[in-house]
Amino acid sequence: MATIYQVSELAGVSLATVSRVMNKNTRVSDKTKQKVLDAMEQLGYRPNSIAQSLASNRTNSVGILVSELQGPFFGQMMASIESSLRAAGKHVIITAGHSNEQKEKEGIDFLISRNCDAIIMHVEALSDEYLIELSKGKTPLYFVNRHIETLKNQCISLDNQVGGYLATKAMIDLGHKNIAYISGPQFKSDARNRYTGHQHALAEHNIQFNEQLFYHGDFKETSGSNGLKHFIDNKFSFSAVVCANDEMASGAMKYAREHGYSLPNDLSVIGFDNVIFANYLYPTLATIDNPVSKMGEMAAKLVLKDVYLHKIEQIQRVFEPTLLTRDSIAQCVDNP
Amino acid sequence: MATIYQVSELAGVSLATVSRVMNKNTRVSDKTKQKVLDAMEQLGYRPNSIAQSLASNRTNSVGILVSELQGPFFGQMMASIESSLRAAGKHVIITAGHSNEQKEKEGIDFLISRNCDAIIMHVEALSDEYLIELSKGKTPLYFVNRHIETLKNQCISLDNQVGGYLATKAMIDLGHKNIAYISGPQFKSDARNRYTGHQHALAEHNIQFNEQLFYHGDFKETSGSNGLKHFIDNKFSFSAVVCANDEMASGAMKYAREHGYSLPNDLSVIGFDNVIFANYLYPTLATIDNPVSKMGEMAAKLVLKDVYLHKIEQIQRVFEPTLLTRDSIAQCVDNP
DNA sequence: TTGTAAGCGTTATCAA
DNA sequence: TTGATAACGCTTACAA
Repeated sequence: MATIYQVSELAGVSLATVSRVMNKNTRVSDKTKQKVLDAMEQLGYRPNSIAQSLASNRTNSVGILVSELQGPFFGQMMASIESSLRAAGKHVIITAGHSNEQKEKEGIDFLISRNCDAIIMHVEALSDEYLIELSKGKTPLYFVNRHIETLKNQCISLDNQVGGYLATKAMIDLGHKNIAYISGPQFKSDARNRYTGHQHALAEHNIQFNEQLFYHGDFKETSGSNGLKHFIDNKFSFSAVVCANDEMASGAMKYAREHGYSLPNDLSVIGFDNVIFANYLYPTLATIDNPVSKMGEMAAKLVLKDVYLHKIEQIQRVFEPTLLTRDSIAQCVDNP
Repeated sequence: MATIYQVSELAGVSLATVSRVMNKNTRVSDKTKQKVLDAMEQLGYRPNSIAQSLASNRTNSVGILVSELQGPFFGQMMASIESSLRAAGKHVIITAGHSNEQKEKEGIDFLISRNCDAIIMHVEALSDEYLIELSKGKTPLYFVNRHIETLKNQCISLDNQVGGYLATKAMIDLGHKNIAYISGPQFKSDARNRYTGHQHALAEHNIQFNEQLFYHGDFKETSGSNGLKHFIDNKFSFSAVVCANDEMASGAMKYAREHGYSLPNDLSVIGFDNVIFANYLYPTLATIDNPVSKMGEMAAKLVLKDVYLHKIEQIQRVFEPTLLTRDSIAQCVDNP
């Protein structure tokens, strides 16, 4: 592998000049520049990024911490972040936190130890306090799907409460009054906010919240089935079920169908997130669109702007979810 | 940030000794070792991985090139590779090739320019020749889901032909004789091999291959629907359809149902890969299990063994798919 | 505009 | 078992 030294020799200039040609920031005469470029070409020179990093104290790498490397939600997030960053010549180092405090800490430590220029994270188990403390360190931290008031300039978040509201409102608009709710784990702020939105929608339409129709799920398919089983076994009366994410909605639909419900006539179901397979289900699942890709892209832009000083305007920090009406919801027939 | 120099000063030893303590490979007296460890502790010393890389010519990073960062298939692959590698203190740099020749080349170049110690790739558009040439370079290359005879020691592959065979055989065993096939894009070797397996199963059971019942799909949901539409519109007679992956099977099922077929009684459908949502569909999709996670893990182990000289036995390079019987297939009723 | 030379924080070679 | 000291390949004052 050719080094900058060999290039400088062949071109008949100094190391520094070669470096200048590469970094385009200081002026070099066109003639010398061309000599250097030719020499590089001839030697097939490729700068050693490690040496560049050591000397410049920049690694051009951005750490990404997601809860899981699999699943449609994180897939979209990683894909959008990676492609935006890669287009700018930066690369991503990805690791998983598994929604677990210890592992999230370790993941962040790991990324910091790799000298990432910034870290974009989707953390669920770490407290605001911990993150505020951590962000006093050298590595700039950015948060997706989280709002921390003190660090609001580094946060990209979704208005989950509005999303929860929209889902329940859609059911109400279809005439449903007995609306069951299967929530996500309440230690996750998005799960809490979606639930709050649900309650607001009920309150706004003068529907008394019925504790019987609440089931505490865990965002996984099985808790969707279990939730529905719980409502049915207890003979609670309901014509619609709002699920805090699509996986649970899919579990609920599956259970309902296996127990003789015709969907959506006997039961309306709505999910949240709009993951890819929501549209593969039968009936296709109505849901709340979660603009993850856009949020990921925006996180990348934010890093490009703050850390790499790119000129980027129009940073949007809070995103709004929208309702997607599909075949799994229908007019309520029970109530007059 | 403390440097190795400050540690050496505080401990009253030379730089070299501190380095030796860190790298555990040469003997250091217990007494000096303890002094060094104490000094590190006291200063909160963290080695600078960039400097280590420059000096040692090892980055402890492994490049991963997948077709897409999203989707259940690649999600599982990345997750298994990352966790195995991370457990060994290595990190992954992930990028996407989008099944496109140019982009795959660029992706590899990019990873090489980042000085990855090895690259694990899932490439579809690059030729064997190109890869053979490329692997003469400095960076060791490993291939998942691909078999290149010349580089067989760096390949982890699935016996797709057996998989294709098993899928069709399952239909035959249920009494089906008119079996339609929706293939993947034939430039992809896995798609070709699955198709070959299909043909072998037919031949083995003396069923004449009927060209009418072949549809050339592209592994996407829509081509599953389109394929089924094609068969139906042309009034070809068939009681089963074998799809070269689960996405297409899901599209086929959707189309069938929307056109009045009762599944699986009117039509048996089988997929391939066993992606997560196959089990969410209704009816649950019979499929061929593709052990991606195990393959990813094995790729990581192979790198650990070859590149980082870990003692690892039992490297398995070829994996066998298995049949997963679920509700989307049933006994054929048309044929006596 | 160009060159000189001092880092950047390690590892690794060679003596002691 | 330890210590000097030269790499590793680049960036960046500072001088010219």
